[in-house]
Parts: sequence; structure tokens; C-alpha cells
Amino acid sequence: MQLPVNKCHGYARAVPKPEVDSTASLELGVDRSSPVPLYFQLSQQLEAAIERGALTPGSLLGNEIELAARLGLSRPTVRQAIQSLVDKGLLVRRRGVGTQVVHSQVKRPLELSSLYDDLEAAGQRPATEVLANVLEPAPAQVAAALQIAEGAQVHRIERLRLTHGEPMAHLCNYLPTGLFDLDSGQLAATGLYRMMRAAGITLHSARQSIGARAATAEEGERLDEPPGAPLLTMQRTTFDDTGRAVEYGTHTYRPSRYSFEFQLLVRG
Amino acid sequence: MQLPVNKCHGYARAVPKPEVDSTASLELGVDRSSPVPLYFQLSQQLEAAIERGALTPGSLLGNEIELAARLGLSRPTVRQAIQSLVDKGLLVRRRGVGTQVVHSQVKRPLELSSLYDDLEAAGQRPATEVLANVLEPAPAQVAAALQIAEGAQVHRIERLRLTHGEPMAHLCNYLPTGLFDLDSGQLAATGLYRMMRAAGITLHSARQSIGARAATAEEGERLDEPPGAPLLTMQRTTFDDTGRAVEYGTHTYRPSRYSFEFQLLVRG
DNA sequence: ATAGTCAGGTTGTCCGGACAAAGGATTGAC
DNA sequence: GTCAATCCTTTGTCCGGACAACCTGACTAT
Repeated sequence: MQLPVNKCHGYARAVPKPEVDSTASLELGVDRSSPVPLYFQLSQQLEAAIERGALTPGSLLGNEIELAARLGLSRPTVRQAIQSLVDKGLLVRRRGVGTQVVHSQVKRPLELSSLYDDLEAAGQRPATEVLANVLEPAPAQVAAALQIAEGAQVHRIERLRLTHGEPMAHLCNYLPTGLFDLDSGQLAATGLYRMMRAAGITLHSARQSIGARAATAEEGERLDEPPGAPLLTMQRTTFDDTGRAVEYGTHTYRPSRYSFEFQLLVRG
Repeated sequence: MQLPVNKCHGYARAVPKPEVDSTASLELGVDRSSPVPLYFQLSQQLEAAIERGALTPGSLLGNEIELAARLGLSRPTVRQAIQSLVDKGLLVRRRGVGTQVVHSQVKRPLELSSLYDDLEAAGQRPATEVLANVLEPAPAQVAAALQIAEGAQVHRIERLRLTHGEPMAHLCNYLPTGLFDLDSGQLAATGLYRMMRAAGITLHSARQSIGARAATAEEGERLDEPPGAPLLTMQRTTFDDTGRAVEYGTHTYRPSRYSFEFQLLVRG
């Protein structure tokens, strides 16, 4: 498989093993005075190198020992950097072989993302129309999802998301009171998740359900679809890192203009 | 928060700090003669304890140093065990505070799972009807997804999945030739992913797209739905750890009988 | 009473080393 | 020439220790 390359390895260390260490030509280095962890610096540099194509898919990374020595780091630190990229699905390790850049196109392993951010990343310049922003007693289903008493006061936010002037999704969200103030102006200008993060809430996990159903007359009118037209639906409950439910949403999408696309990894 | 449970266990080890170490009353231990890694043994035991409720949500885990000493392990090993559970979303670490069991209900963070396994786990006893299992030239879209030449031979498998005697989903899958033999009998008795794993293929990642559309007359007849009824659709390309595309599938589901439910974590 | 300071406890990061396990390639025997 | 045994390389696991960063609660000074 490997041609017998003319290995004239005297001391003239003219590229010792060029075909088995793609990091040799990379300029890697860490800043020990920086507060950002060394393993993180390294993993970011490697990820950037993969991103811009300096590390091509399938190329070997060179063994950890040598890499550590070259960077003046310990092997555990280098391993931690590599491991984080393995967890992201960018690298694959094989005992006895080495670490190589994964072959396929891995974009993003499905983050807990907001529709607004998704659209903005796609260059769609989304517009938002706030249809409602009120306080009201929680219906039974909402109270159950948010783990609060039925009838307790909750915020109800209804929004219409448009792209290119056309409606794309109808978003109905319920939030517990007292988390942060819900300014309608901000709601129109940015996404809900961004507002929550800005308010110091660290999102942890979400439970989602994606389905489909026929549009009611009211739904059809909102989204500019005929009654009975297929709609893509999503319900989601979001939790912060203390386990509190911080948001429950019911969304409907026009399937001609939106679909859920994501990448997922097998969990080791 | 935690009542001081009266644990009369043996020689008066009168629970040093009962409210700050919920693992104290657990019987944890590792088998050093086992080939399974120590950190994995520990993480499994902790996960099982969480699963069965021995470790209640919000309870502290006790500091790593002491836990390591109690088990006769080193701190890095204990950390590795805990870290794997943090990655799964079962635990939350806070510097200066400790490690605690996450409060919310985290079931499964969206694995790369097969419909068959999902149904079986739900106790549905799925049935499969193999409608087609043939070799044919790859259409353009399939060839692009599988990264092979257009017109190259591929397997086409069409199946109908039923629960309680009613059709639930129509599955159309394309596979490259030469991976493994596709026995129709096995296809009817188990899932495609299980067959692939059994054939030594290690799945790595998949790219999915979930949408909705109205049923055509043919689709409606297959799934016992009227034409124009809303259907839930999913396309998926699966890759193995070498980056090869090993499967491309187009599935349609009856939304009244199936929806995608999953949990997702914010990636740190 | 309030605010700032300090100390204790816990996780985060990093180091250096050691041996085991697995895969590939070479070598040897037949 | 083919197959098996062996060696080498590389990652996997594990250890023990050290210091830094951070949070909490108590204490002190205002």
C-alpha cells in the first residue's frame, strides 16, 4: 500500500516522515500566558486547520507523543485536545494506527439552536412580527411542561417569522415569570434564546417532538396556506443547568419553506 | 433539602457528611481483574444508581478526591468516569461546589437509532413487510448521497413498518453493493442498523432532514391514508467511521402514529 | 445592617511516567 | 508462494502529584 520511499535518513532530517504527519507543516503553538486552557488552544488550532483544509480528510495527525514534545506540552494535554475533536466527530482514533481527520462532511452535530440564529447563519435576514406578548394563567399542558401549578401566571409570546416577506413559521412560547423581562422590541429584533443567554440563563438541554398535521383554517390564514395543507410541527421544552424548565414552545412551519436538517453522531 | 436518613449500617460509621455525599451509602466497587476499564465500570455503576433513583436529582456526588480514595482509584480515573456522565447530560459539575445529578428528566440525547429499535424499546413489537429488495442502477440523487457514480449498481430496499397490524411508515433505503448480504428474511425480522452492526460496520454519523408534505395517491394507498393527507418525511445518509456513505434512506411516516421525539444537549 | 475580605472546599488544568492492548508490517518457516 | 509468528508503532488506561480558579459561607469593618 505504501511505496518504499527513498528514506535517506541520515542526520539531514529532511522531512522524517512527511506522509504520516500532516501537522508537521502546520505552525502550531500555544500561549502559556493566556488564560485560555492549553488543550483548548490546541483543539481550536486543529479545528481551524481542518476547517480551512490544511488538514485534509483522511490525513494522519502524527502520534501524540511527538506532537506533545514538539509543542512543549504533556501527552495528557494533547490527548485532551484531540479527544474534544473526536467528541465533535472531526477526528477518528485507531489504536495502532493513529488519529486521522474524518472523511465525511461533518458540519454541526445538532446544537440546541434557535430558529433565528439558524436563519441568520443561512443569510436569510429573518423578520419577526410579535403577535402577542401577554401574561395569563397557564393551561394544563403548559403547566405540566414547565413543572408549575396549573393556572399560575406565565408569559405567552406569539410570533410570526418571515423570510423574504413571506411567513415561514408561527411560534408560540410560554415562559415562567420572573426570569427576565420580555421586551417586545427585542423579541422582534433578535431570538428568544439569545435573550435568555444574555439574561444569564445557561441552557442545558431540551426535549423536542417533531411531527406533522393538517392546517386548521386559522393556522392556514396565519401562514398563508390553504386549510388542510400539511404543516410541520415542533414542541419543545427547554431546561437550564439547574433543571428548571425555562421555556415551552409550540411551533408550526410551512414545509415548503422549512425543514429540520441536522447531523448526529453515534455516542461512544 | 435531604432528610437525615437513619442508616444503621454496621460499625458506627455514622455518616460523616450525609448531606453532601450521596454516594456514601452506595456500594461502589471495581473489579481490577476485569478487562473492562475501571472508569467505565464506575460510570456504569453511577449511571445505574441514577437510573434506579439511588442518586436523586440535585444530590451532590461528593468530592472526587475522597471518592477516589474510597474506591482505591486515582483521581483522573474517577474524573474520567464522571466526565462521561457529564457528556451524557446526567451530571453537572460546578467548580467550587461539586458534582450533582441533573434535575430534569434526561432520557436519551438522540442517538443514531433505528426505527425498529425505537419501537421495540417502546414495547410495540413492530412488524416489517419487505416490499422490494433488488439491485438497480443508482438514480442521480442517490448516487450523490452515497458518493458513487451515477448508474452504479445499488441495493434498493423498500419496507413497510406496521404496529398493531396498521401501517406506520414506508421505508426506502439504498445501499452500496458489497457491504454485506441483504437477506429479506432478516430484514423482516430485525432492523437495518442491527444488520449493519452485525456485519462489522461501525456507524459514525448521519445527516438527517425532517420535513412534511402531502401524500400522493400511491403513498396514501401504501399507508392507508387519503391522498393529500399530511405525511412526515425523513431523509438520511449514514456514514461509517472511515467516512464512507453506507446508507441513504427516504422514509415517510403517518403523523397520527409517529413523531420524532428526542432530547438534545447544549454542546460545551 | 451592609459591604468587603478572607478562608475552606471543590473542580479545572497540567505534568511526567508506566504498562497494556490493538493494528500493521516484517520476518520466518513450511 | 503462503501462512504463521514476531516486532514495532500508536493509542488506551491508569497512577500520583501540583497548582490555579472558582464558589460558598463566615467573619470583620464600616
